Amino acid sequence: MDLSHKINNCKECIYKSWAFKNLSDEELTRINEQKKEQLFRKGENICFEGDEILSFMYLQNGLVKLFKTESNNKEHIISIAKPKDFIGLLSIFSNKKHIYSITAIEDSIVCFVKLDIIKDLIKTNGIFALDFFEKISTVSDSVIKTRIDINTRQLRGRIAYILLFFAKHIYDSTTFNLPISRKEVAELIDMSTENVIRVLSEFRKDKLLQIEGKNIEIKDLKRLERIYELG
Amino acid sequence: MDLSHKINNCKECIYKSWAFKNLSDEELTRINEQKKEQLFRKGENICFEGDEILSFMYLQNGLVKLFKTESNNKEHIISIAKPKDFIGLLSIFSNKKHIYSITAIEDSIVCFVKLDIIKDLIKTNGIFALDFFEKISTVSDSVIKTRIDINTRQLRGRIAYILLFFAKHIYDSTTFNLPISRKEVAELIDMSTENVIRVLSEFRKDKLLQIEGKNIEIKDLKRLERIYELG
DNA sequence: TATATATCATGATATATATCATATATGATA
DNA sequence: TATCATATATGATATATATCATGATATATA
Repeated sequence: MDLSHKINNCKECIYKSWAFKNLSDEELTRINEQKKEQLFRKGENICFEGDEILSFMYLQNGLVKLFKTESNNKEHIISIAKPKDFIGLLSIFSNKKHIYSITAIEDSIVCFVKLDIIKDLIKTNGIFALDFFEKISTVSDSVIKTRIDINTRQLRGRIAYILLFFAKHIYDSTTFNLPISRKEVAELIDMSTENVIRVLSEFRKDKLLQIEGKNIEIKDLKRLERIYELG
Repeated sequence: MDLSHKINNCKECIYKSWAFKNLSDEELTRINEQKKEQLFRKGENICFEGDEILSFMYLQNGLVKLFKTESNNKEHIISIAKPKDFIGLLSIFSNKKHIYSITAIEDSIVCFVKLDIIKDLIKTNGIFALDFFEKISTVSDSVIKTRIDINTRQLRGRIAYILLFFAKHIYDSTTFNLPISRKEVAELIDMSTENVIRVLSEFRKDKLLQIEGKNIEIKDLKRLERIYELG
């Protein structure tokens, strides 16, 4: 999907009705004047761990991964963010530097709004401030919940989790193209690449899935959900 | 330690200089008039998963655990909170109900401030709002970081983590009384109770620790730190 | 105090998972 | 197209971890 035509004005932006609601026309204009929208192709890096945090980053379109590079040079994926997710988590309020890197896993449009402006709006528009915090709290809370969900399950439960995550949360369909490699799935749900592949094969043999490379079709949603729930 | 005499006025409260700074005398009085301070004895429950969220909860003194009860009735500890931590995480902004329970693991004083008041202050005092969010963001971010820290390590690294956590973060001393049972340590760092005990014994045999029941003394901090860093 | 109950401790065993080895397929690049 | 790198796949093996069993302490409760 080519997204290059999608760059637009804040006032028309679908997100006006979401994180940036409760703003006056004048305030939206202020954001619009200095905001920067940027297209990142699949695989391109949006920010690096250690970079100074200058902007509030908003994912308009596409899909990105947030990850840390461990001391042994292995990557650990913290979460996958979808449109409507702001992709700075909370570190933007509590840190000077990004505590993880962000990479596009599908062509993505990211909207950058200078942090100063956001902070100023929080100070001057209380209704916006409160609503804004409700929104970003939801994202952080869900990251915590997800980490617990994953780590209290074993391999089959974790794979079930990730399949249901993409089907329900990201693509709203039981058929989808897995946007990440098996290796990245492994980095996301804390297991070895071989075992990701193995369990997927198992699920295929069990007629839970149909797999052709990255294309996955969930054939038995109910049973997959049960595997997830049992852990 | 008996804390019953410690109940006090917001204006004198040590936390005036922390989360509640940037408030006028008039605003502090408003909080003080309706705030409720309550002493919870070790083992007493402060709130239950599913309870309606009515108050912002602030840990003045003591130590508490935040935990979820899984479907198999096992408890999973999300984090240990110490004084200065607000103990509602972010769910207080994004949920109507508590998504976990909180129990005192040491005698604790919790200060309850009606959520309405906090929300009103966020709306009307921008400087407070921004500072407040920086504080609570730090807590949520650190929960996320901790979960990753724990789950990317194996047993010895996890035990090293939790020992260093109590020594550095909670008690600021290499000698301390472990405030939770081995079973609770297991629930906190995702391992079996037997293995918690086993690894602690190993560390004792290796002269890393001296253990007498709950009393633990770290004898070789450097080596423990190395075990933590290696994972 | 006596009795029950939870916690701590350790060995033996079973299970889950990672690692190693090797093969095939897929996609990128010259 | 040929060559190389990377991703997928699967079996064999090693390792990490949980579970089971049993006993000893400690702690709570009648």
